[in-house]
Amino acid sequence: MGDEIRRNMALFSIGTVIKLTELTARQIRYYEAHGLVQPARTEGNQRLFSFNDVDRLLIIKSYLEKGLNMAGIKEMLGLEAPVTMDDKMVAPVAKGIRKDMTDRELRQLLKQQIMMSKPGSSTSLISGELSRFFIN
DNA sequence: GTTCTCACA
DNA sequence: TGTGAGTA
Repeated sequence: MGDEIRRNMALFSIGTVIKLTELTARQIRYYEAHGLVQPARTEGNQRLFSFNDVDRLLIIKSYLEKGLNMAGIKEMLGLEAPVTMDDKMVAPVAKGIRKDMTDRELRQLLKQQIMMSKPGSSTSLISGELSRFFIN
């Protein structure tokens, strides 16, 4: 339960998410416009991404690298997409990959960011922000 | 300096 | 998707 709070709590700026996911701000905003992620907003209307959003973005990225298009990604995330015959065979596999790989990939990726970040650099902030998720 | 929206190449 | 304009 507490874990769910953390995943929905941590709020990252789009800049942080860019470094974490290696996606461009354009892409991130584009995916948001398509409902792939629903980041919160600050009073200044700036996006605040939760751990779930970053996770979702990484999933999207992995699908993108597998050659899926927006429509395919939307289906994978269960946003739209009436499940077709072909999807019935692919979807379960994709979901299996998501649970096994993504969690590991995300943790590994974030861990890398923390390990590679140097004090004083712009990434040191990320270390401080993310470190707490590994000190549990 | 960073992010936001919108528009155009 | 990228990039520039004009803001907040």
